[in-house]
Amino acid sequence: MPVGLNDQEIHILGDVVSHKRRIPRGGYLHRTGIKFQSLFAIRSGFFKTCVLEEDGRQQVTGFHMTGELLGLDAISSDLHTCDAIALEDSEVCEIPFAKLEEISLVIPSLMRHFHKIMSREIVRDHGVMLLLGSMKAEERLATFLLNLSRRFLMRGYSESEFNLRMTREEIGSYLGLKLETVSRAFSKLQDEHIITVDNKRIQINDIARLRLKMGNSSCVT
Amino acid sequence: MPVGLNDQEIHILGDVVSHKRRIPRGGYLHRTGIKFQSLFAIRSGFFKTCVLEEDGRQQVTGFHMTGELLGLDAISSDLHTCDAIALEDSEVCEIPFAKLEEISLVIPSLMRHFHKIMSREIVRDHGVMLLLGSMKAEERLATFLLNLSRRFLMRGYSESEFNLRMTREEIGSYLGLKLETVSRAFSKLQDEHIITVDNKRIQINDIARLRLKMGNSSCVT
DNA sequence: AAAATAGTTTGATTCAGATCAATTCAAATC
DNA sequence: GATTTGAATTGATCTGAATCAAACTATTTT
Repeated sequence: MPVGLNDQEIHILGDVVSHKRRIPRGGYLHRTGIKFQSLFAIRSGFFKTCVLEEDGRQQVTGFHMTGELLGLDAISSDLHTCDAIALEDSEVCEIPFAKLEEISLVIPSLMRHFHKIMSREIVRDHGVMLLLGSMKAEERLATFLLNLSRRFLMRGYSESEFNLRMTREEIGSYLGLKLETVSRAFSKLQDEHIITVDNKRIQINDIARLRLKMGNSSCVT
Repeated sequence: MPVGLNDQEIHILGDVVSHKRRIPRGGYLHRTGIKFQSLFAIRSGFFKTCVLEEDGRQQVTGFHMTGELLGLDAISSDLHTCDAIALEDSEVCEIPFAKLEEISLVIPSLMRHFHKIMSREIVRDHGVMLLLGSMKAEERLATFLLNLSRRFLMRGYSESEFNLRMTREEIGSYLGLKLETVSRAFSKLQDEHIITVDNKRIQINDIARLRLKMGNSSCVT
């Protein structure tokens, strides 16, 4: 699910076209409507991306961590179509897109890799569509936690204990739920001893049962 | 919103790498899990793409018409991650992906165009996420109809009168609603004289008011 | 340390959409 | 033309999540 570059690949890119940039917690990496110049590879930190309608409706479209690539949506129109906001102090590596395309022509494997990354983003979005379109609140939260868990694991962190960088409201926006519903779903999972919640700190006690939660809407507990 | 190639571009591709294929109504263009070889440009007809979970849950991830490109999701893993099913007799042009990547290296503008198409797909998906995450039934249907309308218009058909190729259930799956809810939303829009519904035949009588429906959840009719 | 602010939890109530059920309608098939 | 089958509409009821509201906790700011 996550759109990732491995360390080595970040370096390959980094050697050729790099420009480090620090974004403090709460800062914007890019805003909707500004001109697109570069993709951004996250070197450290945590971001959310969100789109907002004219009428003020907001939707978090993703949470992004180390190794992931931001800005893919902006290629189509040369304008950023969403905001990217740091949820903790972060560092990104700027990749001028025109240069990336140039280099792709001489390093076909880079091009191929880039295509895979874009495609993976599409697959990820389809997964979110499935979640938003057909899952219940508790299933959504379980899916969300397991996804985070896996991504932390892949980065060498604990898969069973981590702390959330985002608020209940942001989780709710991403999952198509209100913050109260998110909070209740957390409490319910805790009551069933599947997870332990201490504010932002999450401990997964029974990952197998959490997985069951994800899959079976018909499973009456 | 639609991921499109213009006629000329289809021809450029068609001249170099083409293989026409006919898919009858109800036929599969590709299935989840089969090996990815080619992208498919729709020359005529109408498709739906859908993902399904192990537990049988299904979600329509898109409806696709002439000029659009199918198979982008499969690049990431070399396997198709969704089914593509023809909703009417259709014709596609097969584009072996390996060849497309090769050619991209010598026609940079083709590569650039391809990147824009992939990016547009991501933007489209974000739009659907916004819809699924924050809109009410009626708003979803209005958004859906306006999107279809625009795409028909772009292809030289009437923007105000067209017939749906998909069932209420398929619309519902795409919009995250049950078929009964879709039907009721149609009826409501008809009662308000915004559209006229005769089974699959849709006539938009007041496109401006339909647009209003899309935007304002707070608008009390 | 106190005050202010932002975020979280929990309860009570409401409501949009799901579910269940019964017709109606349309299109294949015989 | 009659029959079967799949799709659509409409009504009645139920329910999961939204909304409203209050209390509580953590984090900044002063």
